Amino acid sequence: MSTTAERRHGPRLRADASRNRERIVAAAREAFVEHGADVTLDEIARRAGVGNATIYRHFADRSELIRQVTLEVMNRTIELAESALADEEDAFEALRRFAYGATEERIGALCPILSEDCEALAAQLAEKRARLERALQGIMDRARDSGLLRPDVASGDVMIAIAQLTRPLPGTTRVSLDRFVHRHLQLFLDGLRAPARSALPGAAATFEDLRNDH
Amino acid sequence: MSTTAERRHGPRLRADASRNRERIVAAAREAFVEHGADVTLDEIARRAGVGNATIYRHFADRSELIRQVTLEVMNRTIELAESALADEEDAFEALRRFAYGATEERIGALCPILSEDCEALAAQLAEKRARLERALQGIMDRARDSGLLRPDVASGDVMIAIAQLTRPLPGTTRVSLDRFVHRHLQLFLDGLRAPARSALPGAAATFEDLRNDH
Amino acid sequence: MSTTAERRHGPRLRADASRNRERIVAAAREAFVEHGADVTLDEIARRAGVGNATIYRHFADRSELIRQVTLEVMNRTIELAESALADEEDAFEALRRFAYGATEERIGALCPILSEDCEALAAQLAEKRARLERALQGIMDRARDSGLLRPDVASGDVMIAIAQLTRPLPGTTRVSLDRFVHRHLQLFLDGLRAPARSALPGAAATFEDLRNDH
Amino acid sequence: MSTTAERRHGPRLRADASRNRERIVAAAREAFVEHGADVTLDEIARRAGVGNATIYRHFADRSELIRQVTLEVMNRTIELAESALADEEDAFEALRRFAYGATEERIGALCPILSEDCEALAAQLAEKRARLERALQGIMDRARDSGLLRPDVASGDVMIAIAQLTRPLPGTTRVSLDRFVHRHLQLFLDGLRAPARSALPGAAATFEDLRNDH
DNA sequence: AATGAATGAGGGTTCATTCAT
DNA sequence: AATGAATGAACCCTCATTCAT
Repeated sequence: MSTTAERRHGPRLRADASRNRERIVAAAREAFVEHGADVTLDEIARRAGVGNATIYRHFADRSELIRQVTLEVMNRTIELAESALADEEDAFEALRRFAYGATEERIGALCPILSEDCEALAAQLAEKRARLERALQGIMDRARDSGLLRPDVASGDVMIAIAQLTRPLPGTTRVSLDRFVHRHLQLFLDGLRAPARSALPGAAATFEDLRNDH
Repeated sequence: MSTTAERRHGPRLRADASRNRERIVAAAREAFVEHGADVTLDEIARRAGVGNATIYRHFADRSELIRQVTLEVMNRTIELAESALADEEDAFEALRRFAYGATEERIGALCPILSEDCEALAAQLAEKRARLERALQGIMDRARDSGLLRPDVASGDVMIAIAQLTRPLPGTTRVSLDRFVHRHLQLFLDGLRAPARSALPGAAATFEDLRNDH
Repeated sequence: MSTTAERRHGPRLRADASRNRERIVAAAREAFVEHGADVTLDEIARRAGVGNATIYRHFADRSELIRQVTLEVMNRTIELAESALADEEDAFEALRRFAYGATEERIGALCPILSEDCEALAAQLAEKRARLERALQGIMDRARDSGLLRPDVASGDVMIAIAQLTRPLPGTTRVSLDRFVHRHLQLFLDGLRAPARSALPGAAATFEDLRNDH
Repeated sequence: MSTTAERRHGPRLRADASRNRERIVAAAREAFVEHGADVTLDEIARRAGVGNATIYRHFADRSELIRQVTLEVMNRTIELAESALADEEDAFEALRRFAYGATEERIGALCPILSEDCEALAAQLAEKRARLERALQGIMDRARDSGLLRPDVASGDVMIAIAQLTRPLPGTTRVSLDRFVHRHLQLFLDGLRAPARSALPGAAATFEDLRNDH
């Protein structure tokens, strides 16, 4: 019967709803990047071309939306890492491609979101995080094995530095660092090259250190 | 004698306004570091142990408070740069000392504040900014002249990277990057060393690029 | 049918926004009259039976609400003047009818609002003001031509005096002048009659003199 | 002994205090006229050249200060009425002089204060009110007896109208009616002349009607 | 399912009043 | 006695969230 009903009215509503959800997530991602982490839901709804209440049909509350945006970015970043690993001959070039690509993904704008203290997020992210870590470690392992990467750095170090160096300035500022981000990533990458030019203080960071429930 | 009494009993009931002002600025600085740039004035007042309206006796409004905190941090950072330049034999070591010291100053938490769109702030900060730039350039010039620093980086590049790499994660997160900041600064510093290991994309950043009125 | 049902049960749960808007304007008008121009929005919201934030859905801010209330009263006053001019045989009687009617419109309570320093208000009011002036001048011209009105007074004189004489006392006072307003208007009207019983000092007031942007 | 003490330190403090009180009242009167009924106590204190807390040494609270300002204005207005009655030959001219003088006293700005719902005020004002009424009635009686004043008006009518016609517009407006006040008072006075040109509606107003405790 | 409208809770700010010197 | 400083209560306004259509 439900099938009949669907046939009568077409599966349009379902498709529309699913499409709405995607549009909201995409709009939220863009809004976070452009307006900072404090964008209002009304602004996100406006960008998505839906009513504000529609957001609540798809997401329980604001942090749930943020969570989903984070997952979305994680997925894209995973794909980025995996394709960099698969495509590039030069392992260090794969690392550079990953870092530069992360800039385009605005991972710096959305990494903050990682820190939302939300246990459910940690749970959902666990798998994504692990997969991303595996991909990035793959890149780094290969580079290290090729003698291109200094051996005293771990995937967490790189992930954190990339995220921080690509973060936009807070507020609705007219100052943008966009022009310089690649420079600073490149300088950091140069510091990662073997042979190491100094002894690093502290212990290498792993993705585990980014979990907020310990 | 009163000093002795004060030492024994503590500064009794002095309730002087100038002390309150200092306490407010200090509380604001800490609050910005811990809770981000959006802390409420109530939270700041609570930390300072004063009523919220007391803040308005000392500062015209929220942005005026932010301005003063920024100036305070600028002053401390200037002193940091100047003493590093004066004290250290090795010019690159001076740079490292400056970078590490900036971590302690929480410059990453307060640099974001630079972006507050406030013309008066820019005006007041102009002199401080120039002085800080001079000091940092002094360090870098010496290091470059000693053949320790790659020649294709400018003071703005270093300032931005230090600020970004030392920023705390947003939100009231339980994740802190404190343990790793020195590592990542060190990696960046290694990337700064001569000889350059790559050609940098884009143009070198100057302090001028950090002004928000253009 | 629905109309019948509505008549029987009253407008059930219509909760339409346009009705809310009207209720807010009406509540604001009454509140201004009773409590003066400084009533809080909370009081207005309470009278309108809505939450305070609802006011902001309909009006950008406080002055926008004031603007709309003023326009509303202007419209009613224009209609008052035009119908007085059209209906009354005796031109001086038309003037009296206008003055007395203005009392009912509480124009004295709301004219003060005219002084809100708001450029947008002046702009929007310009047309209304001109139209009201035309109507009142029409009344006065006819009365003057009939030899009933002294020739040395202008429309601004009459408008100001009516507004002032019908103003309620400020504060939440228990003293009301309502009982006396018509008396004082009548005395003023008697002073307006031809022949003039004295030479008036100063220059005649026009509506132009009531604009706040010069 | 207290006399001795006073002699030792001089009666200066007493004189200063009394002088301060007068300065505060005068400053408050001016501030009310210039800035409206909502002037802050800080502004009044600034004008008086004293600290804000000093106001509280002389007046229990804001309404107590307002009360005293009202009494001050009442006193000046009484003197105005009594001297007009004593000096002028023509009884109607005395009325005109009183009305115009009231403009200079800014009675319109301070009459509002009459309406402060404060029982203590009514008590203190009772005598002043009575005395002012006697003086104004004296003027009006003489004018009526001379056949110059229409017989159907009472002192309250005149008092109210003068107060209303001389009130400044509220808010920090750039529109001032100062230029026109005398005109409108004159028109009202012309309406007061005998013979009456119309029958007045309602009952004549007495000062009793201005009391707020009934 | 989707949405425009409504709202309570909370933030920045002001000011009459009180406190401490 | 006089005052600079401190403050709670209240105002305007915003926004995440809920309601009614």
